[in-house]
Amino acid sequence: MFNFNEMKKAAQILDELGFRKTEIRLKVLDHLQKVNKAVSQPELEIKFNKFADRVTLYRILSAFEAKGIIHKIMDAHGVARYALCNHKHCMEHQHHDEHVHFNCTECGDVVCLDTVKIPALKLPKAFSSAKINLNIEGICNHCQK
Amino acid sequence: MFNFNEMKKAAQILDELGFRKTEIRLKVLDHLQKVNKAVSQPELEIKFNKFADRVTLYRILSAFEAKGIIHKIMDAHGVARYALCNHKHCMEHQHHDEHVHFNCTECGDVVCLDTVKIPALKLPKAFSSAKINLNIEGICNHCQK
DNA sequence: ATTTAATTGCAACATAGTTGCATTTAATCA
DNA sequence: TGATTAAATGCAACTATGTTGCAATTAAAT
Ligand SMILES: [Mn+2]
Ligand SMILES: [Mn+2]
Ligand SMILES: [Zn+2]
Ligand SMILES: [Zn+2]
Repeated sequence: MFNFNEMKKAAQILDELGFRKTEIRLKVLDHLQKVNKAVSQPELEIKFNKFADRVTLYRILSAFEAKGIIHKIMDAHGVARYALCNHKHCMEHQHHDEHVHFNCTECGDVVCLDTVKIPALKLPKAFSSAKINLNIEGICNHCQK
Repeated sequence: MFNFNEMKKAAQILDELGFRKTEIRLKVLDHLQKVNKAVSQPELEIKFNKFADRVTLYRILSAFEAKGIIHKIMDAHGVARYALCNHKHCMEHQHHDEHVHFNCTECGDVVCLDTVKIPALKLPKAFSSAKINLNIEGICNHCQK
């Protein structure tokens, strides 16, 4: 169901991308792989309570995004979240993230619904589309009934 | 093309909704009718330069939203924007806003593309959808070429 | 072991948004 | 018209997210 570069270990990925294998980076990447959700800096800050500075977390996420291993989305509350790219079309500075982002109003989780592609939309003449983000709010599978 | 309660005057609308006809509220509502775009508090603050306090603008927008004459959306940058509801299905605490929101990367404008309906999406079993927001970033009709 | 560029931590700042409370005022009424 | 009052506003203070500059630390190469 979930694969990311054949689920490589965090250390190997950092290596291949030319990142240093620092403890925080390893933890963040490992966490992203394990939870398989779109996580925010504030969430990471709580998760790794005071193990890393806020700014460091922001910079790690930006660095990962720039290398194309994660993608950034604005969630339904306007907070930036990052999730692993689990398809091979994501490359440095060139993401393909045209899937639905589901925001659970119960647990607060945000997940990429990679299987729910966004249908092509016919925009009015003279509008050109470059990027798209579809947030759905509702109850997720874990919180249902 | 654009109609809002048959394009009633701002004063009449405030009257009907039980709002006082204060100068700021008249200006904000009038502005929303004229520009027909999704506007943010920071934009209004600049537009009505120091004529109204920031907090007042936020409160006016919330009040209008609660009455169902405008709807709130988070734009592509995570900033709250409000636009007139131009269909009669919007009622107090019950909005129907299932259309595309277009964010122009040139001029920064955000507009409701009411004609571009969002197709029904088949979510995975056990996910239930309550609210949806689709932001498209690109070049708008005015900024094209 | 030394070197060095990458990474981190801290302080300071910016912007968006919220809350409490005292003051003002639009609308109602005497 | 003037008094009354609830609605609306303004101000201060606060929270949250996000950014930038710079000095200190450190992973990794030599
Ligand atoms: Mn995604
Ligand atoms: Mn809209
Ligand atoms: Zn949930
Ligand atoms: Zn434009």
